[in-house]
Amino acid sequence: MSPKKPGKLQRSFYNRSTLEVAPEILGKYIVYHAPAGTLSAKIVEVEAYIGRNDPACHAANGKTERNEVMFGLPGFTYIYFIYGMYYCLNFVTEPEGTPAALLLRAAEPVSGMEIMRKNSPGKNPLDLLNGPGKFCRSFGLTRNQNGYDLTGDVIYLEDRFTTVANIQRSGRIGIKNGADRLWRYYDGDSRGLSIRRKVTRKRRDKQDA
DNA sequence: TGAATGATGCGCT
DNA sequence: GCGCATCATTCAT
Repeated sequence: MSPKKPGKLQRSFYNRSTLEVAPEILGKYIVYHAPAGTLSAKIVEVEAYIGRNDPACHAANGKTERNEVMFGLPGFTYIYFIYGMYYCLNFVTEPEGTPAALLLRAAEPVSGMEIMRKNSPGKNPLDLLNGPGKFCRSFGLTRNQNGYDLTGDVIYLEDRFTTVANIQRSGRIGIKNGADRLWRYYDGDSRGLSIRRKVTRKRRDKQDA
């Protein structure tokens, strides 16, 4: 029963090892039926945060009111508030009782760009979703959408059989402990990633789009 | 082109 | 109080 029909990802997709889900979530589409209309985007960058042995994971020191959704069933949203002004969206993975999630760091806009621009004035299309804080701002996601069931009808992921040919890994961004783990996965061919340029060498690739 | 920093509020020791 | 899974702006080179 190979589910070769495009459609919403079911709980079984999320109910696996986080590092197994991470490369597969690239190229999937996130759909959000917001009050103002429907937004969608293609996922191009995620990071894994896994359990008690990961010092960078919010669940490393046990369950709290903030992180409790990570301890629950897979396939739910985990949205937290950071730096006094930004929200970050995660997808909960692994079986109930195992706290783990994938942080959505960047995506490419597909539809609903008018709404995104209203939420993030003055941004070019590729600058709307190229960062975890920017993604939530442009999508209009806040703590109000924390703990949503991704198998429901408001926020979900879709498989449209997009192939990601150039999957890359690196250390995670913006953390101190555990930065050596190569748990950031991204589409090396995307122009919508969260970090601009990292090459400290000379720019040889002068040509641009 | 890259490093440093200010904004701004919540969670946890 | 301090640190934080960020971002935009300012400053240095």
